[in-house]
Amino acid sequence: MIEQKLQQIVESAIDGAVKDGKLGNVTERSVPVVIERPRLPEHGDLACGVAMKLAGQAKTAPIKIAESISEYIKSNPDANSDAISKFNVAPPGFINFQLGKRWLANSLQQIHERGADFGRSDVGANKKLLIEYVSANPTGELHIGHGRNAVFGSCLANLFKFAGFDVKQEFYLNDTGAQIEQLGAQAWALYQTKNGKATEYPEGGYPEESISHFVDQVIALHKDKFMQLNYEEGVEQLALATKSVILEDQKQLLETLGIHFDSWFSESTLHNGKVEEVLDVFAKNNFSYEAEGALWLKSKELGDERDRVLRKSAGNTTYLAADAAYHKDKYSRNFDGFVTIWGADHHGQVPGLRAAVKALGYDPDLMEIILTQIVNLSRDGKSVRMSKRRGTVVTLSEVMEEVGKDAVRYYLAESSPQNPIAFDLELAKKTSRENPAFYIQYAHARCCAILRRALEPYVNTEKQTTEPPVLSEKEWADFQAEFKKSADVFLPAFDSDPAIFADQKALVMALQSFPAEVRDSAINRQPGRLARYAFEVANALQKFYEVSRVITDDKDVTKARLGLIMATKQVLANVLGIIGVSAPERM
RNA sequence: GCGCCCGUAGCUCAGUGGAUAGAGCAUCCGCCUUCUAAGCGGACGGCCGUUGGUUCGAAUCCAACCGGGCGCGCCA
Repeated sequence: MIEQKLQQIVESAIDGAVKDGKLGNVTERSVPVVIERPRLPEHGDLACGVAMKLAGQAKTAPIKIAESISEYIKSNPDANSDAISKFNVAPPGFINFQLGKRWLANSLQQIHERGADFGRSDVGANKKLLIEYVSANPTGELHIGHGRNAVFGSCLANLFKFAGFDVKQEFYLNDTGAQIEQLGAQAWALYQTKNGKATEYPEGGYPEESISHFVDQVIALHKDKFMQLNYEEGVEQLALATKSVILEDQKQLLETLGIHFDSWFSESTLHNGKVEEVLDVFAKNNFSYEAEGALWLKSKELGDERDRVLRKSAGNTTYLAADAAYHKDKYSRNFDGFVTIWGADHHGQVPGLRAAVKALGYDPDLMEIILTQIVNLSRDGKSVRMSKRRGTVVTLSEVMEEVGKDAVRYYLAESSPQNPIAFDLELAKKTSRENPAFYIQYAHARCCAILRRALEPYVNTEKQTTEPPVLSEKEWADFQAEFKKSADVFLPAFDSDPAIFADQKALVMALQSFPAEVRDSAINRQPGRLARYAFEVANALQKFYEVSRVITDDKDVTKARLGLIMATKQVLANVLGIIGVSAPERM
């Protein structure tokens, strides 16, 4: 918000200078004005490098341009010393600004006004988006890689909602086909063995230990009622029963992670004609052909590196054919865009699917596929590959049990999807600054503690007395009514000592940039930015806390700073809400 | 061999064309009579994989190469 205001001031200064012919050959504001935060404090709170960008066109030295622009900024009443306490031109042509208290106070007022909605953006323009993610096979437990996909998708969905998109979340269920038959055959063998009829476990497919406990659940539910079935029926029934137990297990785990899908799309519903339907469309559009006994998609014509099989010579259709049918369904559902999140090991399928969508006559650019890289688990720096319980891969539920939902969400949300994650189990459990997830929550709890201290009766354990609140309910209510009228009441929050003011300013600057962070994160599909942003806010609060007492003898200062603490608490709660990490009142 | 992703401090990572490349951890040194020290401050630490190019300016864009991961099925 502050950046925007400053941007407008610089823009109108440039326009003024251009109009008066002060910028040489420049006849219009041809480059965007970008306000940035300099790294070095001596470069001011905010800076603008637009003069360098105009230099080429103006055929004038950047520093001269910056000076001309400065003259016009000076004459702008909005840029008074209350708002911008100081600004100067620095080589090679930067304009550096020092902020006063005015805009900071305005920002605090705005945060209070918008409350839980502070940071919400309308970049989404209410566009309808379908996000499909996790989409794991119902043939075993979710592992940590699914966890990453799940957390990323969930954060992205929360972020998109906050950024003004109309979002639906869907899980595509591969609940039919070869892998389900495999599951059925293996579960049938285990089922018989567990019911007293020793049966050899079929080779290949899923390791026994990965489905054994699910078969136990099937037995708990159905007892031995499938025992009299023949092989075909047994496999079929056990496949159904086992996959439903597994699906339920996955659903529950996802719920514990704070993930809730609007819809579960079952692949098996596509095999009653929908798949054949897309094959017809391909044929009609002349994008398929028969060869070597199989039916092929002419995907090479459509940008893929090779053609792909739709129906095998054995007669059954491929995964791609079903996926094409699934996407035909998606496109028929009147969305403005589709986001799909896959594990990076599936990236080979992307061109095939895009080609299929194109062959169906849809615009593949409405579909965005985001790939998530692998998660490398470690413990005190040593790599952890095998599950303690299952022996194969580390399951998501094990990690959840060990480190808890909040740490799992934070660490899986924090990095960019295209980077592999190094997830240290010991670090995630630590309750200290080393663990950012904890540190951010601690900052929120600290805000709550300060507010409690000021607004609730205080039990002094040493003197064994109960002291009345520092501020009465009425005083606090009056203050909240006051700041709706004028942001001036926040001005006493700021100290005149420049060193102390610097930390106060830094906190407000961090808070007020939340809407811009939300917008940028949404545009770039990077919810992880917000996780890091949350850390910045927490850090700024801690620094503020060290130098600025909130509860003092001066009521105006106390009220203003309590307002600042409330604003901080609100921003932390809002950003944690997007990441899906809880914001505790006390720790 | 081809395609995608990645290479930044000892470790984990930010940095989507701007000033002297930043955080956290680790190591070392300071700071509690006060709202949560579960904290804060300081020091140490870098040929941004390499080489070219684009331009006023490159960790950032382009090309080639080197190193690592993944994928290249009538599997899903």
